[in-house]
Amino acid sequence: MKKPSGPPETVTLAKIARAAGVSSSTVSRILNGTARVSADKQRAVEEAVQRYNYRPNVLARSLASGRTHTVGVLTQDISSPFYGEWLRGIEDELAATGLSPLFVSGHWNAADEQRQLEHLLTRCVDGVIVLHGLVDPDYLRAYADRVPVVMLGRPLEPMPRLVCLGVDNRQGAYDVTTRLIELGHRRIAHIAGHALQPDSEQRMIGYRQALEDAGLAFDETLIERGNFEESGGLVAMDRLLDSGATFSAVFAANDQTAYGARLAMYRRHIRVPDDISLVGFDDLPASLYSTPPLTTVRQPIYDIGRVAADAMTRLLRGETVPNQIMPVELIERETTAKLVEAASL
Amino acid sequence: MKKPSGPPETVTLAKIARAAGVSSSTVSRILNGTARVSADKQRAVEEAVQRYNYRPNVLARSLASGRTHTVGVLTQDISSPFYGEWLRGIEDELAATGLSPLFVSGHWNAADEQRQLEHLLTRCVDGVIVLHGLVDPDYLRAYADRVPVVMLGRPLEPMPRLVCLGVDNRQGAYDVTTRLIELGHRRIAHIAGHALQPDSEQRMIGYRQALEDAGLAFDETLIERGNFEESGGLVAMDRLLDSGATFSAVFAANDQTAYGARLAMYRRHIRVPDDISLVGFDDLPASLYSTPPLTTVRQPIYDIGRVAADAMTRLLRGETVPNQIMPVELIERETTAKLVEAASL
DNA sequence: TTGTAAGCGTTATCAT
DNA sequence: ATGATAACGCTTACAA
Repeated sequence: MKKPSGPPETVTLAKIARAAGVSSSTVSRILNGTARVSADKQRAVEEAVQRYNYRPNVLARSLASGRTHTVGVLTQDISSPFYGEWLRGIEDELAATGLSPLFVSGHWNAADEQRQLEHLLTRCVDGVIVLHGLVDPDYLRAYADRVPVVMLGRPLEPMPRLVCLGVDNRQGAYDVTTRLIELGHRRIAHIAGHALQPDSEQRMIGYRQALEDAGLAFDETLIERGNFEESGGLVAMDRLLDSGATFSAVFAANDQTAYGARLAMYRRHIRVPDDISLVGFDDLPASLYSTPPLTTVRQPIYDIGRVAADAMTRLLRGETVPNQIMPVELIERETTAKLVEAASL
Repeated sequence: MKKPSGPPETVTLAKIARAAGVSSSTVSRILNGTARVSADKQRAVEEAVQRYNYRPNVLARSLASGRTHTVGVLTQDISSPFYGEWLRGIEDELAATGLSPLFVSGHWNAADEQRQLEHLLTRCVDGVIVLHGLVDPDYLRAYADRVPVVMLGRPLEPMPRLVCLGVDNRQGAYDVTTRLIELGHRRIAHIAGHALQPDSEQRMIGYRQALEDAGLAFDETLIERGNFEESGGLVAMDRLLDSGATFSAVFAANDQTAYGARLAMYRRHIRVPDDISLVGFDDLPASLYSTPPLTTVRQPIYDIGRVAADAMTRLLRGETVPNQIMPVELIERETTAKLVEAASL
């Protein structure tokens, strides 16, 4: 491995060309494989590149070629365990294609998101992958007119260079709720996510559908709203418990919400799953290590990231990419148990 | 002939200049506040900028000025809860200074790290913040010769434009171990992190020092090595439990390791803290919601990120920035309890 | 195959 | 104060 040379003098294409006794276009061609070049010149150039430890200036390259080989990625929270998985998938797949990600955060704030999207444009990214968010759909459509967009977790009206990827939230919620019913639970509480958030809404719909199909009544008093984070799960669970409502199972809108709910129960010495069953949604890596390990609906977060990055590379190649809904899978671990009548609250 | 839905024509400085009836230098001056310009021209330019929705091209700007206002950030894992906090701190502080982060991952792999570091150079970043890592110190020193570097969590020999930030790992480990001893524990196991990792080594030293100061013998059989992740904690704890060694408390080298150890105990119906006390290190956000909430050593991860970004902006202003060791704080939550003789294994 | 030269969109150095 | 004009480092017709 070579080390960066001490002197800060910049080595340019021209310098390499001079050193190798060829023109700069020839060097450029060799570096980019743009055209065939005679073997001796090729060797001479490679030798000079080595000797001077030459590194092409990406800025200049991009300015001249009009392409940056960079894909903007608008996440919401750079430290979130959920978005982190998406980012990792995107990063890995992009790396395999020779593209570089440029990560920015929108903080679940439409204005921030829009500002970041503009920023990405000024950075001349070749395309943008958007993870959730609240930014105006019309703005996004106009945006997709300037640069290809892959949208994760948010269904948008189809457009030529705008592809949407997601999972079947409704089905996942339906499956896990149905499973709870199979275990004998009749009164199942639900801690929802943000109102207006599509994932949250779809999961609620799946939950209600499962109840209905089982001939169970939907009970408004069994619904609380969280914020997709632990804090919201904790508070919502407390409210549920304080309300005096009767239930033997809880469906949390996502795993983080479930963690919070779990703590609320721990505080009151309510055993999981002996007293109350608990399920989440997402299957975050941490859910494997929660106490007890969480029963949840697995969505292939990392893989979706990879698919998103792959969709982007296709878009950049000019291909047409269809929208895609990926399947989810019920993962039964240890927070669910058969209802024991006596244990019901 | 113009395509109705073709790519939007690019608005350039020159176009704005023409529209405003001034030279492009004047526009540039107004945009950058580089010099004073008459009010009427100022207004004319601003109007044109508005009308054409002009956005300066960062690439061209950087190429011409030699500065990108971009700071490379080499993390290890984009989805790690620990690094995530660092990144968030860096992102927030950088945003406040008008700098943009460029995140890349090294995956705890010296070769990857070096490749990414080279990549950052190629992207002409103004400076680089490195989070941990295994890359050769000599390489880093040479690197810091080309561009200012802020290193997090890894002590390096001082250099003019290389500043190292960290926490007092030894002290934190000492404090938490001492607290365990105060609670009556005499046989305290330790699940270490990676060998050769400075954090891991320092924490081990603090642990040993605490034992020694309390007149307790260091017992090799009470030491296992994890990998700073849940998986390693689980395996290490299993080995500890299988070894037949006697102990009533466990000091895990970091919180993630503690989560894994926690699961190992849950599987064997060992109660925490009733049967065995457990402590971690870091105080990840998730530790507040683990079951039970984890006693740990808090290091201000997010704040360190901010300090790192601040150090970088100072470096970029040409200031001299001293190395800094930040204090840690013992956070007693619910995984620690007084030793009850009968409960000792 | 190879070289020449005209950009790419800004900033910066000169004069004026 | 303002405007030419030369960089910045590279790609890419267009020639040869």
